[in-house]
Amino acid sequence: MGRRSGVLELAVLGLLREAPLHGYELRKRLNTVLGNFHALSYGSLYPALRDLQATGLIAEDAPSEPDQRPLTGRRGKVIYKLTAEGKERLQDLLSEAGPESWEDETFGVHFAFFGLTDAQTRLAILEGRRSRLEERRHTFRTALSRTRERLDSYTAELQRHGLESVEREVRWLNELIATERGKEERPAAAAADAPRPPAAPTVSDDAAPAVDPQREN
Amino acid sequence: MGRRSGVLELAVLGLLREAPLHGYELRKRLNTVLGNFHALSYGSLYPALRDLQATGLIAEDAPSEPDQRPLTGRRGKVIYKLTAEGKERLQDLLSEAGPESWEDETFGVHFAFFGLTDAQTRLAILEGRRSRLEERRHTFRTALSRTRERLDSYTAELQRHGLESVEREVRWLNELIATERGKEERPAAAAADAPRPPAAPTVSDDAAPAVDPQREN
DNA sequence: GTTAGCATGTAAGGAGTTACATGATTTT
DNA sequence: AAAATCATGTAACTCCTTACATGCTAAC
Repeated sequence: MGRRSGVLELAVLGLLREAPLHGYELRKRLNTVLGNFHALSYGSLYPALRDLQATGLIAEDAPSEPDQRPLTGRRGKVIYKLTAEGKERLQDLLSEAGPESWEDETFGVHFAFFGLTDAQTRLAILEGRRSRLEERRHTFRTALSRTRERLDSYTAELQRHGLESVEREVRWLNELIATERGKEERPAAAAADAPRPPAAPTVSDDAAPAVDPQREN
Repeated sequence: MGRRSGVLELAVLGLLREAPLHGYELRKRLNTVLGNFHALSYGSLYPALRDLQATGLIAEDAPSEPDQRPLTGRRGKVIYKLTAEGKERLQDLLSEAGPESWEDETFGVHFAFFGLTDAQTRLAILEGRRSRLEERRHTFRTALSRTRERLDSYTAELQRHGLESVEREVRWLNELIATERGKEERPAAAAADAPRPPAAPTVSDDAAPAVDPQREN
């Protein structure tokens, strides 16, 4: 008990939604398909799977080829599938729109499953992410405006590059948000609609957020 | 003992090199000046400082205003400075050019202290970072080339954006490396030379790296 | 028949966070 | 004199990694 962390749970449930999988394959997808680098290790994944099974959210799938699991000693593939409870839990996780869905470590996973997420939640997460990045942009700008002070040239260059990265990601989010709003207006169209916008208005940008720029203890 | 982690040690020693500081101020600089978001908490910093002091790498600085530290109960600012051993240790850390200096969590800190780092080490770190990113770019490209297969449009968009981010950072590193090489050729010039290049050749790019694309257990 | 890659797992521990607890100083 | 912010510290806990240990299966 207690080995189940937020984002890993969502990622596993989400991937198993598409198809039953065993741990080894699951890990590979976790490290590529999801915006999740940091290469999750087996030492994290397997205990998490055991825990999800213990809670009844996933279960062992009957292997299609019969003799896949030799009776000797319990070795061989263990293929997991979602249970009904697991599907419910997944829906709950997918409709959460809060800091736990738009911070660095989690945003990518939530985004990757937007295909299973309702339009309202998608928008809320994108906007939450954007305002998080706007905070960060503000921190960078503040730091850079003091450049003539204590910053040596390498530190300044690092800040400059960081600021540009954040600005780029904000523009990306602006485009995505515009596309999502577009979908809302004419909700017809096919189910799987490409999120790439034709030409984004590049919203006015700027204005400092009124948030803690130092992320308190 | 054992509360001292790699990158935090470097960051603290590096900042104290510039000027003696107390923990609270140290933390603020850690979260802005360094490319280090993730907002380090006091719960990490203070034990680390205690540990660094126990090892003799930092020491309490005599406060310039005498009565800063009231005798009652040991409260008030504790200003730390580098010891001679701390300076030595810092030099050792700064001349390390290995994975521990170019991974995501550490590269920013090493880069921020390039002003204290010798030219050879700077180049080695920049090149190490670049080849790390080239691996990642390869992973992204591989994942994207299978787009027509299992990737839904949101997952594909996430990969596309991730790939662009990596490509952008590789270009940045190419420019920096070119600048550093330029400095090597004519090693005259002022001590603090701005790292921004005039116009980078944008090296030919591409070619898949021969490295583990899955970062093994 | 042996190497390489697939596959599952456990134990120990590292690196950090949150929540708590306290007190000093500055501002309103 | 209350509130905000500066400042230091501890205990419990979380999440994850490393290193280890085992065995199966395909390819050479």
